[in-house]
Amino acid sequence: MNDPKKDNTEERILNAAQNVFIRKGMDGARMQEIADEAHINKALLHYYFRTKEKLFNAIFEKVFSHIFPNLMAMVYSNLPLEEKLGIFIEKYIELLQKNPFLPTFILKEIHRDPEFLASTIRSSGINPLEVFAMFEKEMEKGTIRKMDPRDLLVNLLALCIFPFAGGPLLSIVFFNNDKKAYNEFLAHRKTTIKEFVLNSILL
Amino acid sequence: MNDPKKDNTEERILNAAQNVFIRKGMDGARMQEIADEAHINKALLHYYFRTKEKLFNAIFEKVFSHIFPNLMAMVYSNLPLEEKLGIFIEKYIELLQKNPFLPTFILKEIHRDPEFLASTIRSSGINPLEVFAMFEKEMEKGTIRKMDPRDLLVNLLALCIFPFAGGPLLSIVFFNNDKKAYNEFLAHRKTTIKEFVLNSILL
DNA sequence: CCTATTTTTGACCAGTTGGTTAAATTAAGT
DNA sequence: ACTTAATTTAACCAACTGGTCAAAAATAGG
Repeated sequence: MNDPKKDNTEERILNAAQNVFIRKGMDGARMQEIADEAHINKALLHYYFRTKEKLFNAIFEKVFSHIFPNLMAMVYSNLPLEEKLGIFIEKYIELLQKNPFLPTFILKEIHRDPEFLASTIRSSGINPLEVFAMFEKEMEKGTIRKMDPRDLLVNLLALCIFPFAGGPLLSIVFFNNDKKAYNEFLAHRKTTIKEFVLNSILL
Repeated sequence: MNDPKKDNTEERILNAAQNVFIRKGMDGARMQEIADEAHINKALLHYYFRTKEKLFNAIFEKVFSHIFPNLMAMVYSNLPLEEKLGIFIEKYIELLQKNPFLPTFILKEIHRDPEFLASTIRSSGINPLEVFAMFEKEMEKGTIRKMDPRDLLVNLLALCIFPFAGGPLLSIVFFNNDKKAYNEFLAHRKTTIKEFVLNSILL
């Protein structure tokens, strides 16, 4: 029933495909390159995932599940908002520092197939309405000032994600392409984003 | 989609190339498609711009010059910071609403050729140091609280740009793919971003 | 009008790419 | 051991892609 060899090969393929697709994008990726990186024959790739598009979609769904991590954990925890936000930002920056190409990959492929994107979102289990409800509750409690909760969520995500998506550019402009210095800057944003947001919304 | 005013071939090519490259990216774009959209023979494309890469680079430099507009105008104006920021945000959002694919295009291709990117930046005339100096002056005057000016600039850009880069995604998640509603949300951010930032930094 | 230069074209090419196929190898069940 | 099904491979292919070339139109200059 459970074939360990099959699992192993399939896993190797998925891993190789993820690496190549994230580096090159759908259009730039080559099936041969993925096969090479998985140390298998190219025909075997088509045996497991019939077409490039099917393989790409599998990878996209897998990768996509990581782009809004801990969002729901943030909602359901019992901590005060201040700490909720702090933990979310910290964890998110850490995740992105481990996967710096994640934002660019998603943004790059977001336009390709809107229908598939919509269905991926639907089955991803993210529910922004609960996040909004949580924010609105805090506004009524008077913890934070009143504003459109969608703005607040977008701002939060923007502040975390954008510096990674624009990494190569900002790294050159701000740090003369000194990647290490830029990485430290990003790490330090765990603190500064939190301050920036809380200073803006806390009453 | 196409302005009817191009009498000269080179302009028609540049326009067609810009449309196709922005839609499809470097890897996804096809020289034949660009030729078709410019209503010329494919060989003529190679007559004007010898290779795809040269053509792409020409387009990239052209498009790139629009991504940090009015940044210097903001620095050199004599208005109080509050109004400077307000005008910058307003103009920037307006620009991006007219060119919603600009952020994605830049972010998409930012990783391709770091050396070329660096030289493009160098010759683009943007000088963040002057922006930083301006912010630091305000901090010393006591207008705004003290913080890393790089954080402030990144935050400003993130809040403006990210909602466009992530447009298709956010439009689905927040507005059930109602583009019109999402566009109104973006327009309204001209106000909310300003509030969000000023609430955070003003003393 | 003639000539020289520039612009435009259709046909073509070599290399690449996603995908197929039939045969070989391995694993599984009896 | 034998049969059957799953896995893997090498060789191939048709379509596509960036790029070339020689020749034909335009255009300019005298």
